[in-house]
Amino acid sequence: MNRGIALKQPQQIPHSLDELMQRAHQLTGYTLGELATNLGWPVPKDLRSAKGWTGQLIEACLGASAGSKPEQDFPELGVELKTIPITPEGKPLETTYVCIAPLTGLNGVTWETSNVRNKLQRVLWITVDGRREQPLAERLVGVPILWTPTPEQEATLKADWEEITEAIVLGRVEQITGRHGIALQLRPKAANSRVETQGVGPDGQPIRTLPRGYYLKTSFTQALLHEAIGVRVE
DNA sequence: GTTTGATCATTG
DNA sequence: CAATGATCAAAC
Repeated sequence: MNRGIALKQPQQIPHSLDELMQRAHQLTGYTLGELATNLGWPVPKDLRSAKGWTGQLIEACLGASAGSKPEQDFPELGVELKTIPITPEGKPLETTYVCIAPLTGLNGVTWETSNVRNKLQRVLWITVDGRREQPLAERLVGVPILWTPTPEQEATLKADWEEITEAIVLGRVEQITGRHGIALQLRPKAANSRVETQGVGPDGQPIRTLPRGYYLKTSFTQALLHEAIGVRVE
């Protein structure tokens, strides 16, 4: 796979959705090794100690504002960027992290004003071959998919979010497991299981508890990818 | 410690 | 063998 010079050096922030999508399409068919080399990045042996590497590489290729804090990757375009590891058949290999879950200060927050909805309003999915048996440098970038939840999908997300949020507000955060929710789930999001943050206990009292994050289940991601257009790595 | 980027790896 | 709970690294 060598189609000459195409994407060199970190990109500037795209000024329009068209420009962003054009760049995204230009990545299709390149290997992660080629993209990394073009940027002068080393390729790690595997992702065990570099779990966010692919996402950061794609960010740099598309000109996302790196390391930014709470909002979307392209605030001016209203677009959140997500790389999604899949098999050549289009099956997601991992759940998708959405954002941290607020455990306090939830009074007055609704689905409409939630971080989850804000992040998922418009997502640019970059499919990447994520098979572990495939050497990292040889993994192919696939087609980009710009997605906005259908009314049905949003209703599912909203229902999951409301169920989880209500449990958090009522002090049942430690009883919520990854099994809750159809599309959205709540799971640990921390350096390790000893990390603690502030939460609310059963009697409304402050407690120390494991930080959690919202994740999209693979079944939901797979459905949305296939609805958008039959996904393939190449 | 928190939030970004996620994948790892044990368990059912 | 998928899914849940655990974990890794960087920026701040």
